[in-house]
Amino acid sequence: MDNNYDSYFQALADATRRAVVERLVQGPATVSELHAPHAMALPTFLKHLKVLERSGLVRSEKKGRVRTVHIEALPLAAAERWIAQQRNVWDGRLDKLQTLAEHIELNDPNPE
Amino acid sequence: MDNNYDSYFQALADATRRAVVERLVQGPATVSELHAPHAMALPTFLKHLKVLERSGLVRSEKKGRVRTVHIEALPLAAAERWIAQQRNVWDGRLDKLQTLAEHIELNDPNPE
DNA sequence: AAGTCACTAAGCCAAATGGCTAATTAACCT
DNA sequence: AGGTTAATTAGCCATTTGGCTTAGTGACTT
Repeated sequence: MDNNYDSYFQALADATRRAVVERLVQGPATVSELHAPHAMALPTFLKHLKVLERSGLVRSEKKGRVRTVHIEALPLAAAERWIAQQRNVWDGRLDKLQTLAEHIELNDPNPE
Repeated sequence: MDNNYDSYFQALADATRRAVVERLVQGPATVSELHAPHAMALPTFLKHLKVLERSGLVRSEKKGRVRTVHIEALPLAAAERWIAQQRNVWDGRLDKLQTLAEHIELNDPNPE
């Protein structure tokens, strides 16, 4: 199943890294471009990129002295699916409670 | 906007805590019940519960000596929506590329 | 060949995380 | 009242995290 949910959610648990993802879904960008909007030292920012890349949410290739980063869609989808799955179960449970409530109403419209 | 994405994703970035969420979407449970499947000391486990509760993904009330925990659906939905939003932008971008490619084909079916 | 540019490496630091044990509190049972 | 049960508090510890600076490395520009 290749489930590294730990690293996916870990990677998303930081505003800087989410901002990078938000930028990258619009298309690839270089390290400098990604760094520009963030008021932190480049090495610090690079650590964030490494976290993203180790998680698999992002990939990069270096050409000359420039490294270009792009998003990886599948892991993002996997993370989303995990949550969707939970909400699904939750909603299913609500439906059952609803059905149960209706049955009670039908069989005994005025309890006590 | 009350956006604590940091704490939502942070809370989900641990297998123990995700297991708790998976359990709780099926309905509320007590601390002991939640702890049972996990081979770790209770105080350690309680820390995980506190992380979940501080994040807002989970709530609990104590009655007598028993604390009952239940899931909170909205934060979970918010986290899901953030990811969905990113994938949405990403997909939109793919569509544009697709459209672009079709245009090129129409105007110049056989380049080179 | 020298200079600039885009990263990368190494190492320091404080705070947070995830584990433990031992001791306490508070409620319920007999 | 005494014992058991459910949870909590406090404190220790190793590792990870997220920030910094300083010092490279290697590629392009002039």
